[in-house]
Amino acid sequence: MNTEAKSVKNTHRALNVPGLKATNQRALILEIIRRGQGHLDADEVYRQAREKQPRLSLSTVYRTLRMFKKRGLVEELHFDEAHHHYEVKPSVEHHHLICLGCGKVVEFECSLSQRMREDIAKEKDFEVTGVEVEMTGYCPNCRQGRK
Amino acid sequence: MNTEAKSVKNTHRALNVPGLKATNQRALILEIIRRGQGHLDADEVYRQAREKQPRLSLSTVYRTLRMFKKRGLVEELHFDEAHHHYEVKPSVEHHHLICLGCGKVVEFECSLSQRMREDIAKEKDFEVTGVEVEMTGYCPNCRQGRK
DNA sequence: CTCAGTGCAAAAGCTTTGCATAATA
DNA sequence: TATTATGCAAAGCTTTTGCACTGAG
Repeated sequence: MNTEAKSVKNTHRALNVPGLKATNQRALILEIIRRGQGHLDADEVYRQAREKQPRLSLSTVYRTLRMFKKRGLVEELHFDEAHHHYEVKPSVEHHHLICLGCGKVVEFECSLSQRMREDIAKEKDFEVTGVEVEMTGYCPNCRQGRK
Repeated sequence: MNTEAKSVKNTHRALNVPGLKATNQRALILEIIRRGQGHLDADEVYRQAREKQPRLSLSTVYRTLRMFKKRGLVEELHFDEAHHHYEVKPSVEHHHLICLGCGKVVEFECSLSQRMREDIAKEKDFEVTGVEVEMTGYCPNCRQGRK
């Protein structure tokens, strides 16, 4: 069995939860989001998925993404656009730096965000459940082009 | 002249830029975003604006918001939703804490974000032009209700 | 066998656009 | 008067939903 098939099988197993059916569609979609290094939106997931399962429908993609999000399998990101992007839930909290020139998304970790979180929770008396930091700017390449 | 009329007149003046027409619609829309303590989306701006100018159209709201954004008069925020929210460009950089219970938006400032920005710019060799921190959680009221 | 999941098509938001009319500079 | 902006209606995109059918457990 090749690596890819193995990976899909593992994914299948990950979805094997009581009260939830592990379908090929779901395994494939989760697999694609996992591999999708960049951050995919629903339509990109759909296009990639159709290469393997040509009959898969866009509504299944949307329904599945919503379900994954609700179950905490994936995270929904809000960039400067009209639609959402998805990534598998990261084990280590990380944030995003987006190049305004080429759209590249770079991830980064930052210990300061934990301190920020504690500070604000105390200051505003909130129970803070999530922190998302998004920076925009220009990558070395695009900075070059702009000069 | 009452306070409100004065404010609208000042707003009018702010829009008086070469190559741009200072219309009543624009002055009103900017005024509403200014007053809108919470963070308004296009439809809320529209509804409030119609109270003063019943013939104003939703497309004017959208066109105006886009123009304001391009000119740097307002900032577009991306919460956990399918549409955008707007606020007048803040003089001091601040961030947002959103209650998942009632949707309330609380602003906060945080000196740590500056350090974070410098750290990441150096680490990733980016020219960073913007930082947005968004936290989600539960306010004192809603935390109560959940127990 | 049963019920959750799927595909398809249709609908529902939010946002943009074309065009004739109105208003500003 | 010469543009630029507006209103209206229509179209565009992303996302959701209804329903009959399929397939996993």
